[in-house]
Amino acid sequence: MTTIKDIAAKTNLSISTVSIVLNNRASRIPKSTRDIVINAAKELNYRPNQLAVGLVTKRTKTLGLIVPDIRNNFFSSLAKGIEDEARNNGWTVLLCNSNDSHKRDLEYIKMLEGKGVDGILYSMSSDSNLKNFKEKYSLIKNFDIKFLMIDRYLDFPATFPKINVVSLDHFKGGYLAAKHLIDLGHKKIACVTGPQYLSESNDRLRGYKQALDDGSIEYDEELIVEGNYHIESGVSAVNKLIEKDFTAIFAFNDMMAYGVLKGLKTYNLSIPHDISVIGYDDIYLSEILEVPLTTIHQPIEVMGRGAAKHFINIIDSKEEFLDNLPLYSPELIVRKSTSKPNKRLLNKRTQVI
Amino acid sequence: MTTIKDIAAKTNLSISTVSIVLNNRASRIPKSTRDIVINAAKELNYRPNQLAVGLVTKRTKTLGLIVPDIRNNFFSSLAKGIEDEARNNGWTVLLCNSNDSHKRDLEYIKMLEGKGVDGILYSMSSDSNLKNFKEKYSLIKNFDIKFLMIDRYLDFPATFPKINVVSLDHFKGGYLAAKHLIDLGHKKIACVTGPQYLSESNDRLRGYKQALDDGSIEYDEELIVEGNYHIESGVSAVNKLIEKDFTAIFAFNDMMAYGVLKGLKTYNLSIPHDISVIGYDDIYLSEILEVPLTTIHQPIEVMGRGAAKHFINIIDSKEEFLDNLPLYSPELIVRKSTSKPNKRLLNKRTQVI
DNA sequence: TTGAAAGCGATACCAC
DNA sequence: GTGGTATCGCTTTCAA
Repeated sequence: MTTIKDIAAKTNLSISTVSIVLNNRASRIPKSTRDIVINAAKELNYRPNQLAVGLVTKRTKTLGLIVPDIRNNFFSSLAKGIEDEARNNGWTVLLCNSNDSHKRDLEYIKMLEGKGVDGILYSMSSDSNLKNFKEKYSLIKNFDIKFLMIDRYLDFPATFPKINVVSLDHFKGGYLAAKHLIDLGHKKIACVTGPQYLSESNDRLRGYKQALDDGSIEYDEELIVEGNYHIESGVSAVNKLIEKDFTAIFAFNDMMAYGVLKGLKTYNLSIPHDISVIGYDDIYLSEILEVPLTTIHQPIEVMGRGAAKHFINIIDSKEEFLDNLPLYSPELIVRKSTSKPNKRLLNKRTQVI
Repeated sequence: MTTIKDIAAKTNLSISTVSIVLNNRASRIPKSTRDIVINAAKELNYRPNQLAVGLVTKRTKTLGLIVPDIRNNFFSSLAKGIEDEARNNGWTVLLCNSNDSHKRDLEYIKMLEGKGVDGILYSMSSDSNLKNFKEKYSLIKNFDIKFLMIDRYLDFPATFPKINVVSLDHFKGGYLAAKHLIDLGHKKIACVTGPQYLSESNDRLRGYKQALDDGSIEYDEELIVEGNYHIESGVSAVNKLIEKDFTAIFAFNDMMAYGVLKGLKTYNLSIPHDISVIGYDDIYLSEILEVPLTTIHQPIEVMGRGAAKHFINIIDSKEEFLDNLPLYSPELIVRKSTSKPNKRLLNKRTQVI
């Protein structure tokens, strides 16, 4: 490995001069010596040792990314966007899978601090609540590491310190989904929500309620089932709902919608003829399902890019917060899993079961 | 941030002593002082600065992971396994997406070297060939970074230096898939392969040929179409094959199998009645498709774990190679997309089109 | 059993 | 304009 020292030796200049040139603080250095240094660096194939740089500058151009599970397409798309943008700016990303565990979040935060990351991008583990979130938060503040939450966060009380959050407009997403079903004529719309303390889930639910309200439909708590964003909870939601009176299901993510599809199948219900199903996320697989899933598309990768960009700006600016925090808009994608309600069949079903 | 110096100050011991204790080279240090140090460390919430450690030890306990695209479920499962195992051993993973570009592979390798990673886990970008692979390889060797390839690699000529490769037994996978179809009675089995220079694809093809051979079926090159592992190439493969005489299609990954399904649909062919389809990968979605896909399951995450484990062992041992290089066995998962061939319909189809 | 000092590879301040 | 030197936080001889 060639070091700055080697260049100094080769060029008969001091390491200070070499360092200055290589970092472009070379205003006062004449072009002639500059060229000498640069050529020598090129010739010796010099690449700075980032450990050494980080040690003295306290900056590593490294981001820690904590997501619940990278196998989830949502997070892998997010990670892709983040990593792409980071790389374009010469930054690097450490991948962490929390497995939705608060305890592991904590471990990762400590580990990332040890590695000297400049910032942590955090997507909340689903067993987070306000209490244990405070624990993480104070740890991070303690470390003086910049912090940005992506999409999954809590409904923070008004007293809570300001936090950087880059997110999708889930209220709008929830509204769009419910509105679509209502426009088709549905009045009994079941929901499979996310974990109740996640703000995104609550936002979607608020959007759903707003749409009901706008359509003069009464909100029926009986039709709301809490899920956990995994496919199985879509299946079990169907089992819980099956005896209730409904013509459509709004699953708060596509994975659960797949589960709903699967569950409905076990009752010999066909989609959308018997039941309309709408998802949320627009995972790329949703398009190629048997019944292509109507869903809410989210510009996940774009958001990842935007979040990384914004975060890097924050870190570079040394501010705690920057204006223009991006908020990304979801979009309704109508495919084949939703249609007008079928009243007759609904009655038949409720009688039969 | 508390440093080793703070501990030294607090305990009235020297930095050296503190360092020795904290690194468990403490044989000669009496338990009494040891406890003092350890308690002080705990009290001050000490965590070593890994940049400093790395700078002197030349070891960072950091792995670089280069995959084509983390959004691909195969790679996200792989990454999950690797990261899990790494973390369990106190290691950390830098995520890199090559976008299947050799040029980016090169950039990443340089960047990772700068970051001081101890090893690079590499899954080949699909525009790799022997020539440009050599370029990467010599770069890495130059850097004296340990190197392990996962699953995607080339058919190296015998003269090529030995390389660490952790992989699935794709020959077996190809064999299992073809054998299954042959056992059902198929004799005209089309293939949609992966890129031809990837050894995994060739291995599957060899397995397929072996199965044909064992079943005394002649190999027909006309039935082999090269794909690129993306869904669209499954669709276009169908278009290329449609006038040929075949009763089954073996797609070399599930994504292409989805494409095949989609393509077959456009010809009004039903699965498995008209054509049997078998995939490869067993993506979680394959189970919940309209026609659940018969496929070859691969223990991807397990392989990721095993690869990380093996690699860490190599790095720790300071050997170039270790025995017991793992080879993981794929497994046939029979679902609904394969059945006995339907001769009559086949004839009808070839006449009609 | 403990401590002093050198050194890892870079930056940055302050002289010259 | 250029160079000397302290420093970042830690490990590692080598003395004491």
